[in-house]
Amino acid sequence: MLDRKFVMEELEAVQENCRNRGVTVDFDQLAKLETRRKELIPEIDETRRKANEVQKSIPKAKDNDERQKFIAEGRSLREQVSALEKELSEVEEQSTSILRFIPNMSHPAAPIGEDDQANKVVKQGKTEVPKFDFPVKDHVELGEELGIIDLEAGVRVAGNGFYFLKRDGVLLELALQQYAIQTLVKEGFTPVITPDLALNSILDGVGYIPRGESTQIYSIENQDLSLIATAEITLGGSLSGQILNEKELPILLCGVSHCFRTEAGAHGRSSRGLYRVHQFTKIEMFAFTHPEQSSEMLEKLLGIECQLFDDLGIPYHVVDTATGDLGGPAYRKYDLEAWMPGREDGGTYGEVTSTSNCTDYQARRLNIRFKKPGEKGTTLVHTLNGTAIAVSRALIAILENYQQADGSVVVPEVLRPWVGKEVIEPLTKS
RNA sequence: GGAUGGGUGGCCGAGUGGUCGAAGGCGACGGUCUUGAAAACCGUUGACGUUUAACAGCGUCCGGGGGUUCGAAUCCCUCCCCAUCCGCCA
Repeated sequence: MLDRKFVMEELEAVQENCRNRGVTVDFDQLAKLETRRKELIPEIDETRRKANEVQKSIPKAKDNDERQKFIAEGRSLREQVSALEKELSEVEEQSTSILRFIPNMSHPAAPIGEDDQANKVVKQGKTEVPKFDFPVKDHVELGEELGIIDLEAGVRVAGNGFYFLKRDGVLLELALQQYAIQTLVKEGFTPVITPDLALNSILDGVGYIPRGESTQIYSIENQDLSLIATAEITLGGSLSGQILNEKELPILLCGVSHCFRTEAGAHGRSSRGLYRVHQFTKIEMFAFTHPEQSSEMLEKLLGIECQLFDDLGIPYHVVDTATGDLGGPAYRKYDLEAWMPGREDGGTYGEVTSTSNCTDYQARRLNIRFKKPGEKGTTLVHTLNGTAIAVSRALIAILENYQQADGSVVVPEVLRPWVGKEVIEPLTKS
């Protein structure tokens, strides 16, 4: 959420930003509500002040008559206060519900455009796109032949969009987790295993909408909880309501969690196999920073993502995400798109990671601030998040890029310590 | 899930329904003293909103929400959380 005051003061810039982001907001209504809100607050304060004054005079009343008079006056003032407060809370609720739809402002350099078509490629990874002199298989075929991905069992047990990993698939997943965490710990991140569920108020603060028509979120019946779609939710929420010391910043966390997504309305679109699944494991980076550090931190997070995929030997490019594709909280976002040779016809780039600077947009709703020692007041922190490894998609990229003519798949060198072999061979039917 | 006891400022800890934003202590910060430090002494020490050019006011906040009352940290209801014991369980 943006700051109320900021929205009213910079109305034009906010409106333009909404246009760029493809979001329609009823600014007239918002302005009306905010005006009324600004009238009500001093009115309530003043009425309450009078009531307090009258109250204080009651014990000092000269006689019972005067006392009764004061009591009546006090009662009437309190009634006025509660009526005004009721109006204020209604006005505030309406105003907030509009405000919540206003997306974050956008970085001046972010490409302006409606959707991902406008995303700008800004960088290539170190690894070349592989040339195959044999018919390329996609990860679904490879995973089946290697006996490491069982989509059919997933369907039997939990329906479409679920899967089993088996044998070296399990080792690969664990290796990817180890690889990511080991790397991040060296970069100064504190590793964290978070809950896979979170309170709806936390989802809300981070910018996810827990319930409703087209929600991405699975919610738990009769409980105020949802399955998380990313550890961004739990990591961001972990410091909600806290006032940090400036000296503690930046705080770097890397979370391991499962991610659950309904993927409502996303069927059919390049979603074969593991690409769009309801559950996967993800290692997520999260940073709480000083406002002055956040731009630099975004580059750092991007740098780590690049290093992870360079060292995995996976070809990718980086895109600077266009305004219309930024979502609500992001001020700027970079996606890494890995080359997936088996995807669509002849291969295509598919998103494997994403890193965003959310500036103070999440911090405002989560109420995460910091304080400079010796100075009055508090300032909202900036929050950033970035995928280190989303296991399911990384798996696609590895299987498809590292496949060989005989149907085997070479294990990326950096993962070998945990997988324990150099090549994963197809199951031999005996 | 059952029983009991609790939730007060950065921490510990008082608090009779009315001048309590809240005693006292600790910590932190500033000062006096000292060559320097410690000790001692003095002072300052929450957040948010709002008014003001500023000084300074005003309002709200004692786990959350609701109620009683002219007035609630204090009484009532409810929810949450924590501790201990019991039950259950990986």
